[in-house]
Amino acid sequence: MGRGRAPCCDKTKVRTGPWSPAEDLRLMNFIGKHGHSNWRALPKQAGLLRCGKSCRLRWINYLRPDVKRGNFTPDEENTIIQLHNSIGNKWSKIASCLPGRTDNEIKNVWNTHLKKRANKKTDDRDDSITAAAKLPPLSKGSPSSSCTKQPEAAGGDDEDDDLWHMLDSLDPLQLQPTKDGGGGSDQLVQEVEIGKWLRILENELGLAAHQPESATDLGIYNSTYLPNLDSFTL
DNA sequence: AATTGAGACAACCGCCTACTT
DNA sequence: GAAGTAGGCGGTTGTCTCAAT
Repeated sequence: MGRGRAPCCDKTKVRTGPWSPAEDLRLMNFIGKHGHSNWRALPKQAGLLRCGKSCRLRWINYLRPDVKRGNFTPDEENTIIQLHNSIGNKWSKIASCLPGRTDNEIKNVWNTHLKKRANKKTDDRDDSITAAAKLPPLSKGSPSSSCTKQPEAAGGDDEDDDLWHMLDSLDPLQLQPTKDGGGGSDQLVQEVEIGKWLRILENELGLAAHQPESATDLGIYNSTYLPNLDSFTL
């Protein structure tokens, strides 16, 4: 097919670059309340100066409650390598076999270090054994069929614009989880960082007192992701 | 302490496909 | 069936961090 490509949005009227905490929270709140049936209309309805595609990407790759952060386990890495050997750069297919991982994240991990590792293995491997031959056969059905869709997050109240502006002024780089970092407890560290970040947002929005409701509704305070939140002070 | 290069990752771009009109 | 629209996907880029020098 391939029609003439229509611009997805007016680039002069949308924000680009890193997302601020306020934008994140606004997007989460909106999707929690209304879902995301129409990405193109979503930014306007949510009061975001973002392209619909950008919102979708942000939600899928970062804000979705079921997104797993932190380092890939050896098992996950092996799965990626095996699947890549079998189906190539089908990142969304590979992601569908790794619950909580996004295609973008897998693509990044592959391009940064798994590719090198895979190449090295291939070099070392006996010629008579191909990578594909070692793989269990993939089912013909869509890999995504084995994946569970997370329920949409819900809840949250509209906030005063002043608060959003105030949050917009926060430096996202200071609030984002530490990158990479190294060390065996990276995942825990990142979870903790996310928890701190959310606590900042709550405090700024005056939601802290209502955390039980907002936490449940947003689905992002799942203890899996935010352990021992109460032990942190800001 | 300052510089620099590589690694890591979030975000953007552009194409393709599916769905709707 | 053709044209238009929206979502999804993969490739690429920009920028930040950190280790090495």
